Amino acid sequence: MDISSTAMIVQSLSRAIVEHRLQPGAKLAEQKLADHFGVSRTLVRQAFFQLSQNRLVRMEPSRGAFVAAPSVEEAKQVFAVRRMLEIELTKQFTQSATPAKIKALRAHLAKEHEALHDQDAASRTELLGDFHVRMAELTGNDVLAEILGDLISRCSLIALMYQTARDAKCSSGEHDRLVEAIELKDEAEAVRLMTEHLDNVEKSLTFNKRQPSADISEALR
Amino acid sequence: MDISSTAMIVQSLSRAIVEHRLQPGAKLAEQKLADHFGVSRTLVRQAFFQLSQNRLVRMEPSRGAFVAAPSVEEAKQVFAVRRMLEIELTKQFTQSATPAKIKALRAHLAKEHEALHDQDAASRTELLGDFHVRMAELTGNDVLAEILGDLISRCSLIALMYQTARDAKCSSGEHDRLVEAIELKDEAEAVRLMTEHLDNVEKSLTFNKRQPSADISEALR
DNA sequence: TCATCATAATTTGTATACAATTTTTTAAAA
DNA sequence: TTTTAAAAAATTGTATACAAATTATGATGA
Repeated sequence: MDISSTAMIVQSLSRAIVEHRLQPGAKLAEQKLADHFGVSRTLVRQAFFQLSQNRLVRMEPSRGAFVAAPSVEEAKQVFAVRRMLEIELTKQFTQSATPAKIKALRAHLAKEHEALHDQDAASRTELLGDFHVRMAELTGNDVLAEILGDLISRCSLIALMYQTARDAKCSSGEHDRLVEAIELKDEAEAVRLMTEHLDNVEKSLTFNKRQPSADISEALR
Repeated sequence: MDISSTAMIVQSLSRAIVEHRLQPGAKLAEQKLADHFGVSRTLVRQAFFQLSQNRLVRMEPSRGAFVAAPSVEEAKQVFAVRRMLEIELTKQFTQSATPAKIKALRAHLAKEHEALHDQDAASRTELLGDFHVRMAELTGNDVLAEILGDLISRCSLIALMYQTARDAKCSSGEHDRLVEAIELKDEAEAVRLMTEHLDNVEKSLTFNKRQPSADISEALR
């Protein structure tokens, strides 16, 4: 039940990276982080090794760990894989959609709508990503959900800014329409909407605005 | 250029797990492995954290690390994701196939054929998996190639035995026919062959024969 | 001022030490 | 003989120590 120290550090760093409180390319000094978490470097190091595996952190020999800074090329590849998975996911979900599953999805949409009024960009972005993971979970494929979750984290890292409130509203509206098409069992339309949605998300990530904090302690609060 | 100690341990354990020299569920004692590799437990531990991320190793709090033992359900999900990715990959590869790419794929097939005569089941299995990764690399999507590589490792782990020489021959023949369809730009046929191939691979993994070694030192040679 | 190099300070990589937990062993009781 | 309990041994989780590498500092000369 209680989460291990290393897992806690992984989670904390993950969120900070995905939510852009830590800038892509930022140095992750071991001692500084160890002090912040009140543990020894050992645990921070273990977290780095885990995070380097899902590409949120890059480790350079003898030089330490850095927040990953994916190239535009890598970003495009991540989105290409998302398309492969999510178009098929949309088909399968539409085909196997039950009232209960659609209800679960609508419950998530309700949370999204609520978050739109908040000013907390981080939780907005998180919920928008979770919609896709939730779809995968509802089809019963946890492996898919997990892989999709990783890819979506990478997408967020790729974005050099928080989504604006307007983008988020847009995205959420697209989720709404997608669920409607699914409910009508209109597979072709559902696929079309998902494809369009992913295109829009990819586009919205190409320009950047907000400047992340340079100070690690502040970033991790 | 020189691979770090931890990375070396990760690679060595990975191969031992994927090639079934270490049994699914086997205990991975830190000190024993540290002695084997001639390093301290610190490095072995770091390797565990990395390997737990791509699901080749499972860590239980206070009880240590074990070779993962995926359930049948998980196995099915892994294969479902492979299908999503590889059917689309087959389409894209067929559409964008150039003589150079086909030549590269054929070069790989030649290696497969050669390996069929060897008695080394491990390198046979590895080459058969690499064919799929190679296809992804040749489309230029390294992210896809990497994810596919992980999934294929998990598939190998799922298999409770080495593929028999006969299975391998079968699989390699299916690769041959797939490349022929690609060369003819027959997308529908290529997709059909890939789907069938993945079905066969999944089926071939359901029954088990060989008994892995119980001794870690021996397994790692 | 700028570049270069030697030296000092920091930081990383690895091993070791030690407390906490789990597993094994041993012995007693049913 | 089987079960249970206590003690011993082994193993994990974390911190610390120390060598090796990198980065920062500062002096020297152009």
